[in-house]
Amino acid sequence: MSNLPSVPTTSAPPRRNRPPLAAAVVQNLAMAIVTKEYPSGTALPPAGTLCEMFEVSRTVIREATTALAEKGLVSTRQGWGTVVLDQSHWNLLDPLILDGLFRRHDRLRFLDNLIQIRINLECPMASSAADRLTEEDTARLTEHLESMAGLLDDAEAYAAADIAFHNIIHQISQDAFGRAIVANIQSKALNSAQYSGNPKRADLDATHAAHIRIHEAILAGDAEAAAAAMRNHITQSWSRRRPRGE
Amino acid sequence: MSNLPSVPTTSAPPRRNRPPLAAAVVQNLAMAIVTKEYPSGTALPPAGTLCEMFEVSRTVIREATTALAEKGLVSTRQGWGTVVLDQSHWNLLDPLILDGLFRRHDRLRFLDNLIQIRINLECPMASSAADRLTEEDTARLTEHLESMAGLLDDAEAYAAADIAFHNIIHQISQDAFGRAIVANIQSKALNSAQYSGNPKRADLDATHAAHIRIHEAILAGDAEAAAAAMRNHITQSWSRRRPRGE
DNA sequence: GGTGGTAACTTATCATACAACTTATCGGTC
DNA sequence: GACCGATAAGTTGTATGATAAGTTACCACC
Repeated sequence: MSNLPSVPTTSAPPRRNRPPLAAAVVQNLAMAIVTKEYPSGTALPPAGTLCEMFEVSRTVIREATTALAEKGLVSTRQGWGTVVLDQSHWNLLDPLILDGLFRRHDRLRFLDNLIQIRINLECPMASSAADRLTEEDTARLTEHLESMAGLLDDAEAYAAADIAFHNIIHQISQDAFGRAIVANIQSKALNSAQYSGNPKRADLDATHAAHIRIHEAILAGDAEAAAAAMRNHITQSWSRRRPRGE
Repeated sequence: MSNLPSVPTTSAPPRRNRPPLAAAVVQNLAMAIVTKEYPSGTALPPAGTLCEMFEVSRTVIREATTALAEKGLVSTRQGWGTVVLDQSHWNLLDPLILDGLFRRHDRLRFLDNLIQIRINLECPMASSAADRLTEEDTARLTEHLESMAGLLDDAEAYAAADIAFHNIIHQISQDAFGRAIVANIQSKALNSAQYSGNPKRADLDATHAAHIRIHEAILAGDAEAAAAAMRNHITQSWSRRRPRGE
C-alpha cells in the first residue's frame, strides 16, 4: 500500500524535513475507519499484517494505533486485538476525523450540524464580547476589519482574515472552551471545498457587509444585536456556499 | 516516581489485566503540563531521563509522548526534544486535560465556562428534540424519567441517570457534534467533586422537578419552552452546587 | 572576527526477543 | 454426551540494543 505523502492537515509550527511515518499510517487508517471501510466492532488487521501493508516496523504501527486510540477510533486489548469503536466514541472534533466525515456520502448532515454548533457557540460569544469590550479590544478589532476591506479581491486571503476576525471576537469574549471548539472546526474545515465553497466577489462583499454589522453591534455594546448579527452572518454565509442537491 | 497501581501483594496470581504502563506516564505528564509544572515553550526531559524517572522502557515513553502530542500538549521535533505547547493548542475537551484544569487555582473560571458551553449547546438541543420527537422517543424519555423518581434517595445513582436523561434528549435532537462535546464534558467532569458537588436530598428534589418541566415542554412540542426549561435547569443546578468564595 | 566542521545530544526507526492476555481446541473425566 | 482442565496458537504489551537523522554548541581554522 504505502501511500506516502500528504502530511496534511496540521499547520503546526514544527516543520519536519521528513514527516513521521506514523502520520501517514494514522491518516490512512483513520480515513478507512471513518468511511466505514473498517466497520465498528470489527478488529483491525494485527500489527504484523499492518507492518507488511505499510512497510514499516512495529514501532511505527504501535505509534499509529496509540494515536488512533487517542482519537477514540479504536480500543486495543492485549491478546484480543485492536477493535474499531462505535462513532459515539469518536472525537468528532479531531481534524482527521472531520476530514473523513466530509468525504462521506452523508457529509451534508455533518456540515449542517457544524454550522449549527458555530451558531450556538459564536452568537453568545459575540454577546459576551459586546459586554466585555475594552478600548484595546476596540482598536484591534477595528484595525483588523479595516484591513480586511483591502482583501476583497483575494478570496483566499479574505478567508484567512475572516477566521482571524472571528478569532479576535472569541478572544474578547474570554470563552476558552468555545474558542477551542470553534477554532478546531474552522481551521481544519477550511481546507474542505465542501465547507468553504468557492466564493465569488459578490459573496465576499456580502460577507464583508455582515462583518461590519457585527463590528458595529459589538462596539455599541449591544449584546443582543451582536448575537443577532452573528447569527445572520453565519446563516446567510452558509446558505450562499452550501452544496446543493445532495 | 513510578506511581503504579496498587499490587495485590499475593504471590500466586500475577495480577491479571494489568493496565498499560504508558497510561500512568501519560496521566502524570499531562497533569504536570496542565498545572504549569512544565511551562509552555520548555522541553520535557529527554526520553532517556523519562525512562529512569518512570522506570519503564523507551517503548513506553515513546507511546506516552505520542499520546501527549495527540492531546495537543506537546510537539516533538527530531534532534530538538519534546516541547510543551501553549494552552491554545491543547485539546481542552480531553478528559485528562479537563481533570488537570479542575485542579488549578483558577479552576472556577473553567467550570463556569463549561456550564456556559452546556447552556449554549443543550438549550438548542432541547428545542430540536421538541421538534423532532417521535412516539418511540416519547416512550423512552418518559420511561426513563419515571425510573429516576425512584432514585431520589441515592445521589450517585441519580447523577448517572441524570446524565442518561440528558443523553436521551441529545440523541433525539440528532445533533451529533453537540452530543459528542457535551458527553465529553459530562462523563469526565462528573468525577470531579468541584463540578458535581455533594448534592443533598433537597437538591435532588429540585433537580427532578426541573427534569419534569423539561420533559413536559418537549412532549408538548414547545421548542421555546424546552430551551427555557433546559436553561433554567442547568443554571440553577449549577448555582446550587457551585463552589463558593474562590 | 567570521567560517566551517565536528562532537554531542536529541528524536525516529528498525529488528528481535520475550511476557502477558485471549480464544479455541483437544484431551480426559464423570 | 456434558463438563472441565491443559495446551497451543494468535495477539498486544514491554524491553533492549543498534542505527539513522536532525539540531545545537563548540572549537579549530583561516
